[in-house]
Amino acid sequence: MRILCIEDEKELLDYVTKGLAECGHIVDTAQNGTDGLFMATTETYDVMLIDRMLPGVDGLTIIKTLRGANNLTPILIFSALGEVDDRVKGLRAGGDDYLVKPFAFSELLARIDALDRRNRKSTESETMLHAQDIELDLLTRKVKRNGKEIALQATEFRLLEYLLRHKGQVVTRTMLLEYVWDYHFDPQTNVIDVHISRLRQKIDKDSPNQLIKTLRGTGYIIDDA
Amino acid sequence: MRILCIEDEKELLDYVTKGLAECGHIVDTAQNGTDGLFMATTETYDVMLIDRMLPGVDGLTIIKTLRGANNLTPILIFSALGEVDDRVKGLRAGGDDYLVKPFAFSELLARIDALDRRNRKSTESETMLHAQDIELDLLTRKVKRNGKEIALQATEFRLLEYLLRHKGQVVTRTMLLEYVWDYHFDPQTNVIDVHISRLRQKIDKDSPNQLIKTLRGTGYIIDDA
DNA sequence: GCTTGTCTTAAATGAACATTACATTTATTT
DNA sequence: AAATAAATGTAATGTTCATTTAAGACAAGC
Repeated sequence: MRILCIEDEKELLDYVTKGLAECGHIVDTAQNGTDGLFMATTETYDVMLIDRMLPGVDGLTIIKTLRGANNLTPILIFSALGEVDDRVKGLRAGGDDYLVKPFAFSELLARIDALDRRNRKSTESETMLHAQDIELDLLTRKVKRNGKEIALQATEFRLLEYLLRHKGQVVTRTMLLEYVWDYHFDPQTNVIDVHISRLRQKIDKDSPNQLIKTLRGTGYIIDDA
Repeated sequence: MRILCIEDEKELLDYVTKGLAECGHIVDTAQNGTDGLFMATTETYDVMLIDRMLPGVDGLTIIKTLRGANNLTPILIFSALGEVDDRVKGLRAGGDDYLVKPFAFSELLARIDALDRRNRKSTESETMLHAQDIELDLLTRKVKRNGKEIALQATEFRLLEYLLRHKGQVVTRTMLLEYVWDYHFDPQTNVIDVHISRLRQKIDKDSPNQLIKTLRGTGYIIDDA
């Protein structure tokens, strides 16, 4: 996860940076509001940690500026003041959460994770489908397995989309005919088999575990993960 | 069961938390609306207990926000005001039940159980069949005994499904031929026996009590539980 | 102990699925 | 508008594996 931390107290900044780095995150830092705002606008981060009181540009101003520029990166505010009024101001300005100094590192970590989780949910919501190591983007209509992009035909895409939307559930041949082909009768051909085969060749070819499983006599399934 | 309790009166909060924990539930707590809402949106719970009046964000606002975000976790509202009008407001906002303070702990427990039961039913509705320690999911077509998954063939699955749908009743050979095989005559073979045998081997093998009982000369039965 | 009904095992059958090549439809280019 | 290319559907062929059959072992009831 890419994290930006804007904090003027050198000691606290080092403590947080070191801890987050140990957890495998990439941390950029700034010790004043001016530098911080510059970095926040020029780079992209998964989460930003911003102190309320800062030399140069104030924390709240940074947040307002970013939100004004339509930057929706989750922001966690560090606040020395535990007063309710102050928290509210921070949240009003566009912060997503606050943490009162001093705080336990474990709590910081938990809140960062929570923010990121919430963010992923809301930004990816409905546009991304995934299972195991495959992901399908409904907006760009791109499919990736293990980070590697795979080109699919329209029908193959619809087929995979339907299977992913029902991951963990058995998808019968009738369901596929109804929703992928819009056939409301049995075409008496092997359309499904052919397209499943083609999809598999593109998707499962160079992969150790096969994604689409056959349940003989029942249908197909993509196991949830 | 995972429960979130949002209540500002420390004494009451501790009382409830302790009691629920003793009943084996995992309880998260928040003493103000802001923290509560944050926890409610970032974590998943089986039931939430929310006070009507709260510092920070009001109880009703929390409920409306959650429902607006399509969070359907059952919510029980604590209300200091016993007036009908107030109860109605709470339920209108999306609460599932209310409890007037002060209340007996046993009543709280009963209502929590009821909410959870109602919720499970509506989410699991009609897709699950069970008897004793076995469960069969019609959607995922997965069968578990004692929590352990068992892979079944299509016919075995249909056979078990039919037996479960008629648990506590005797299922005759003719019934099985009609509804599992769609044979409307006697095939003069031992198809049923073979499949019952195979099903038993998969299901009853490593289990102390056998699920499918033979009623000699009559048929089979799965005892209700 | 014999009869009858049920259980188990193994081999044969056949339906369901996979794959490839080919035909038809649809879209794109000149 | 014709020619070409691409995508989808159809058909033929090959393969796999679940279901069935059948035969022998077993157990229950008379």
